[in-house]
Amino acid sequence: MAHEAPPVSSQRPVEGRKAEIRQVALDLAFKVGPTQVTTGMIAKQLGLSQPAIYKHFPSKSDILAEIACHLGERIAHNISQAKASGADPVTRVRNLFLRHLELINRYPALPEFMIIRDPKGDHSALQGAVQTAMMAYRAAIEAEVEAAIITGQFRATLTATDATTLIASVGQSLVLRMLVSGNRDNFCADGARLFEMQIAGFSATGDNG
Amino acid sequence: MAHEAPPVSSQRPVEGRKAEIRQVALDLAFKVGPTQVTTGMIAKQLGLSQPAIYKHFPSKSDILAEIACHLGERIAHNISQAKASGADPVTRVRNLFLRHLELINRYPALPEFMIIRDPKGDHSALQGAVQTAMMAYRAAIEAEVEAAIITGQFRATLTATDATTLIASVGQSLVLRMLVSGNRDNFCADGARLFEMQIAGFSATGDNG
Amino acid sequence: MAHEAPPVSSQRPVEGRKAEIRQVALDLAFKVGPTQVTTGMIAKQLGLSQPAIYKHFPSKSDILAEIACHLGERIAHNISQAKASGADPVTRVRNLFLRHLELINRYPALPEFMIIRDPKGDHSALQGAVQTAMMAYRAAIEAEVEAAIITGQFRATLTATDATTLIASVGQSLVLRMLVSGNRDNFCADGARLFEMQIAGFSATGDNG
Amino acid sequence: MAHEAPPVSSQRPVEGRKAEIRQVALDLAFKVGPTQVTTGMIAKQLGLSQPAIYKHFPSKSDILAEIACHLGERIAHNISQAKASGADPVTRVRNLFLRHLELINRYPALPEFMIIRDPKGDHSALQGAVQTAMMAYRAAIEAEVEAAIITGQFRATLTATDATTLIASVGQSLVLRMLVSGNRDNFCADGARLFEMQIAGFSATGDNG
DNA sequence: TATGAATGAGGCTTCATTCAT
DNA sequence: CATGAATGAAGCCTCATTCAT
Repeated sequence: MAHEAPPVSSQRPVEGRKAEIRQVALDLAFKVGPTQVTTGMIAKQLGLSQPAIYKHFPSKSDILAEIACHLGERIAHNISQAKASGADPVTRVRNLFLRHLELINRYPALPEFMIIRDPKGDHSALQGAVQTAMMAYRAAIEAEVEAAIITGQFRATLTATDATTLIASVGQSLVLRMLVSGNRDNFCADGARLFEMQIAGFSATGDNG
Repeated sequence: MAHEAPPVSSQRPVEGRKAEIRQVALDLAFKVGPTQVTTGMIAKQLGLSQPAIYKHFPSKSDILAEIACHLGERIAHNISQAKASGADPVTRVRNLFLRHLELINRYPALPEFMIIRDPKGDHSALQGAVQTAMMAYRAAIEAEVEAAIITGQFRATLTATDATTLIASVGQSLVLRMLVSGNRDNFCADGARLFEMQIAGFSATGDNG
Repeated sequence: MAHEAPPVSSQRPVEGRKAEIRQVALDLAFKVGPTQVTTGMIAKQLGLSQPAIYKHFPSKSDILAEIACHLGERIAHNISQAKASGADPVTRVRNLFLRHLELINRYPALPEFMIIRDPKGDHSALQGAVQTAMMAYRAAIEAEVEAAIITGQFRATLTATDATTLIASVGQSLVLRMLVSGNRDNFCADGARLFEMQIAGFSATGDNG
Repeated sequence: MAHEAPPVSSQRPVEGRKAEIRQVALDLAFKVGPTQVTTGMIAKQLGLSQPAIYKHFPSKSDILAEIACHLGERIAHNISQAKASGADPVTRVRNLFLRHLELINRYPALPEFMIIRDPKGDHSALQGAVQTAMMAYRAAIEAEVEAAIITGQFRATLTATDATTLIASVGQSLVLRMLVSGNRDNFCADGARLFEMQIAGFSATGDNG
């Protein structure tokens, strides 16, 4: 119909729409909950007809799956960045933590992608992508905690697993607050402060102040 | 089938069915998520036709609302019990924490009732009941933390609000793990251990070991 | 179970309930429309449980059928009363008309019973009772109109059928006003005035004032 | 299947379906009563699945509302046409009346739209559209009656309001007959005859024959 | 790439009706 | 005579998905 061939890019507008759909779906996932997102909501937000979504994704779960995959990649990327981001373990664990908070601040629907139940058993891979990345996140923290114990930054009596849980829990607490209130104010700042408070208890010095 | 004849009952079946429906709905809320529960699922689990539910509850949201109300009362009850449960603030905060874990262990759908989004603006009171109780829970912890600072059990430099957040976050971290894994093993035991670890960092002695 | 035998009357309380149900159903028929009446509405209005209705009527249509029958009898009774109520045809037609208005004023749901459509083909006899009576009402008017023409009270050029239609239409116009407004004020008074105005045009004198 | 290719159409099917739905709903409204019309009945009549209706109307009441609105506009249009349709008041009132009969003959469900009870308080605007138009119809008749009294076509002793009621009642009587019998034969013809008979009684001449 | 039309599955809710007590 | 429990049919509406254009 259109004999004006798009010159160089013909994949870009396509990928652009896909990205838009993912983005809108992600926003809605935070607003109404991931499972409550409908193709109709996405379409309306984009000014499209509802079936238009299916020109870009074969099914609704694929949208969620791609989002989950995308989020998983972001988390993984964060981890590898943080691993190379400092000389000492405590700096690296701090970076791990703070970057992760920033990620959640940017994609606040992320935490809920971890607890989606699988309606048909089909998208077991869906939340899997996020969960796997989150396990890697935890493992990365734990590795740094162990390293910090070895370097003597954290006291030797510390259980690495439990310390990791406590560090991660600081983030989760902020996430829950955000989910309940829908409010992201001070999310990262509070996280930074609480992180320092948390690891202060782990230091080898006994100097808690 | 049951050779134990129901002795005096004439009120039982009535409130009994309602309680059954609530119970089944609560179980399903954990299995598939509170918003995903359908009246059909409840009915099937009870071996009833779906409209039969409406002989006991005027609408689906009323089921969820009653559950939320019930959970809120349990939380509130826990708080008042814990407040009277020990001489010193640290014992009381420990009781607050542990009892709350037990509550979640018993009603694992509880946390998700806090993050239900309001589909129509109608059940604002729905999650409200739980959220209000949870705020009271937090406030109760904070009050004990402040008391512990005054009694000297916790160091004077502690920020009560932040310490409260960290204590509460221990529970949230366990909850998230449970939601992700669907597994409640060691839930309370791990909670107890992590709680001690967490407040160790708050003690006035500096003795973190 | 009850060894206290009800002494004389054991049909009366039964018939009393039946009458109550009919009455309430009739009231509701005016308020919400005959087809919109539900057994639940009737039961609630009477402070009964909904299945209790079925102790008195085998089915819902039977309630409506009895009401229709009852209304039909009232109409018929009115007709026979009016037929014997005066010496001259015009007086009798006036009585027919005014008594009928009073009947509608008392049972304002009556007109709508005439236009109920039969949902299943079963209660064809339902509206039939009222329609038959209404046809008799019309026939009675027409007979008096013919008599009045013969006696000379109405002019000889009058078509009895059409004059009857015009007389009946006065009532229908008031009924429609009442149905639209839900208001019965002045119903009978306006009817009386308009009736006189209507038949003034039929008189043999040509004296329209 | 159809070897008659639809030539230019791309707008037609859209508004076409909406119109079809309205039309079918209107027909059914006459057959079973406006409140008894279901979306399923409409769909079956059109050979569609029931949810298909919702691709064209957001809700069932919107179908009825659009119909009511449409009918209201037709009535209003009739009034303005009739107002300009003749030199003398009696001609104009005759046109008002006859056109209105034709309208009802074409849309026989119209009268029942006036007496729909409001199930939820929501479609108060529903019957309102028709009722408002009907009040305008009455007012238009009354204005012409007053004019006819002034011009001397109607006798000076006539009460305009009551005369209007009597004129309108002629139509209502025919409507009721049609609703009861479901038969539209002679509807307009009988109306014309009875109208003349009715206004004959209003003429200034006293010549009723 | 997008739309308009439509569908099947499924969810909530109402209602007449039955039955055991 | 009345109730509590339950059911089947039916109604409204939403949603993911398909298809022709």
